[in-house]
Amino acid sequence: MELDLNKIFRIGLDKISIYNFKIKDGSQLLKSEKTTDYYTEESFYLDDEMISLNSSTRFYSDGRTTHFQVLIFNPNKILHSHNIYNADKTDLMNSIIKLIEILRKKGIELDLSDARVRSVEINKNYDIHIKELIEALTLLFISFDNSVKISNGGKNKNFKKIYQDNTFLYSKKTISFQAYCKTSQVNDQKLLDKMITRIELELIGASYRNRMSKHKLDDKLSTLTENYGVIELIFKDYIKNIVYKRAVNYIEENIKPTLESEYLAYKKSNASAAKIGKKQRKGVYRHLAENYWLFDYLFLYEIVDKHEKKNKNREKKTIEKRLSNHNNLEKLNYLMDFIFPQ
DNA sequence: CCGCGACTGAATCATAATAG
DNA sequence: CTATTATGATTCAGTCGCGG
Repeated sequence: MELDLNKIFRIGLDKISIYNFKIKDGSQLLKSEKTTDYYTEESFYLDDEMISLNSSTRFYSDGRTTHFQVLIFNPNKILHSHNIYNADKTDLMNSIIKLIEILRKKGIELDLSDARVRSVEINKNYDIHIKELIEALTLLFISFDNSVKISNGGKNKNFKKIYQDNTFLYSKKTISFQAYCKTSQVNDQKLLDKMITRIELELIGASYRNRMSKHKLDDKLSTLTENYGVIELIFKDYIKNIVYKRAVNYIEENIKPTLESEYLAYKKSNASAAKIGKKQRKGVYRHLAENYWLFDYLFLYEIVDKHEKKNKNREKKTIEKRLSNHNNLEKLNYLMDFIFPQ
């Protein structure tokens, strides 16, 4: 089967979880009971590959009872049995219709008319190997304190496998932002023959409600289907005003000033060495590239423009020849292109 | 206009540093 | 070790502003 590229590369939904639904007939659900010192919990649930359904009630020893329910599904898995695609509005609505049918066939009647959304995963895929984006992605994640990690996704993998599993992750209770190699996550290697990188934003509970309320919308499932475009707006807004802003700030506050001051320090030490007849050290650009985060060779152009008097053009040529492979601004722009339309 | 100093940047030279 | 490259320093021609 050929994959539909449009469905892969558009912004859309992946996993969604829902609560506040009614189970009109749950007689076919599995049942489990758990007792602790404080409560007895009675759960009705469904064990299904594509749909996770759970409705639980806790009876506390002091007489209180609490209810918890969640329905988690992936529109794309329901429709296409894989989640390489990102769901648009039609996909979401069709998957809900199909989900209700699937449950009905299993003897479970679900009423979603008052359902509310607990969390959504919004994705954007890129037709590029994650290794090409390592520096640009590192920049996007670096200012989220302590939240950058490279996951090897389990033990005993060969190097190639670990490498493919490179994952950038920022995760808090109500929000998770990550980038990873989608291809290595897909089980059927024949299905997806490209190396796809995915950027994913998951909004959970309060974050979802807050983001929706900025657009004067509530968390009802029907609100989402009726205002589906908000998904893309929220995603773009988060990337632009939080992720990208932090990245630019890191460049301006950290990367550029470091390069400039180290450049000047190197030149200064050379000048004083010359005065007392000692050897001068050559290779500023090499020194900078080896000891500091260069990120992009264009930053060196700025320094040369500012500080080099005599040999500006020659120095730029040298930089271009030696270091223009450090072109991460280009890659950052490629990643951000969808929020800054031409 | 002319001539002078200040300034630029390209060409050239000299040497540190690296490649082979 | 030699050849090549990188880069500080010097030289030099062109340009600008300005007083005369």
